Amino acid sequence: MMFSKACEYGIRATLYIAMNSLGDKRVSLRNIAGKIDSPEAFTAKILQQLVHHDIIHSVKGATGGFEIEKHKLPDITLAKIISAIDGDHLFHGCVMGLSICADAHPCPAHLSYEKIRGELKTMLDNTSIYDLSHGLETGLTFLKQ
Amino acid sequence: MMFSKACEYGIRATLYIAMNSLGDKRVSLRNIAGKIDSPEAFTAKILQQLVHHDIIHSVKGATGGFEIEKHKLPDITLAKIISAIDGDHLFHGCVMGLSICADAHPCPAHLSYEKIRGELKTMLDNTSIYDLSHGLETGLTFLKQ
DNA sequence: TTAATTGCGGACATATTTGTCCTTATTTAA
DNA sequence: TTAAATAAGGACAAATATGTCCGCAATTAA
Repeated sequence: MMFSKACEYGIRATLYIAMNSLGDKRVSLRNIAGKIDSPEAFTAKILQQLVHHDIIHSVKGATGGFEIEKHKLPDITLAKIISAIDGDHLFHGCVMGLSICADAHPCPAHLSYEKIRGELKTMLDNTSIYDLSHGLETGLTFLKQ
Repeated sequence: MMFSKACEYGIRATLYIAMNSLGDKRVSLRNIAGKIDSPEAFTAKILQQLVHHDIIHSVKGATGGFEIEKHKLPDITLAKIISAIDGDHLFHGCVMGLSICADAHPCPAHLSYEKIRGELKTMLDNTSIYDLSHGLETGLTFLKQ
């Protein structure tokens, strides 16, 4: 896959939390892992990363859980989630792994690869959790099988 | 990075072998690893995969080494090298890791992701080792720093 | 035939990713 | 105050990717 497992779980989890935050509901780790079909303890680690990156918010104690402030939703893009979890090496570095590869000293595939990567980055920058939750609400798309 | 280390080495190695085959020179593992700056023993494993996939050809014994039949060069695409080494899961599967995700039952990011992936696939399908070696020969691009 | 050179392939070693377990701190409700 | 529910986080475990080592087989040249 293009992204790590951690990233896939992170995107699904953020989206599930977002859906619930739109309805002013806070959700627990157990609830999230159950609904997005991910390993619970591993998902906990990923949620912690997202909390540290200030993408989601957590509340401890009974009735605690995870939530996202509604006004943040349009600002949380796929690119931000991916950078928080996988780092931004997907958006940098040579296709062939050369340490020196730039417009002025390109590897053989540099030009065509940069074009695609730019388009990928644009797409991930322009796709927000708010956008994605819209399709889910209207039943056009799905989070589970 | 988008591809595995093995894949990066595989692309660099294939390209280096291609350059030499154009000059009717066979190259040894040691030579290849030295020139593309990759770990020798690990590169050996990758070259074996490429041999098994009939992408490169090997000759045992003294004066042996690796080569590519010239007429094959235009047919060896980046996509084929990547599939041989990493498999084709880059070109399949859901961005979010859902097992059921298709046009008829799409995950929230399905549509925009499929578009990018299609463009990536097209680029990798249309970029041959022959094309890439051209830039190297003319000094427009580089294989090493 | 012998020695040198090379690819092949199995076994092993290390690093990273993925995943689990358990204790602690925090909060709520009884 | 006590018990239950929750997130936080450290330590560990398993799986996968990356990398190394060594002996074997094939080929060539002396």
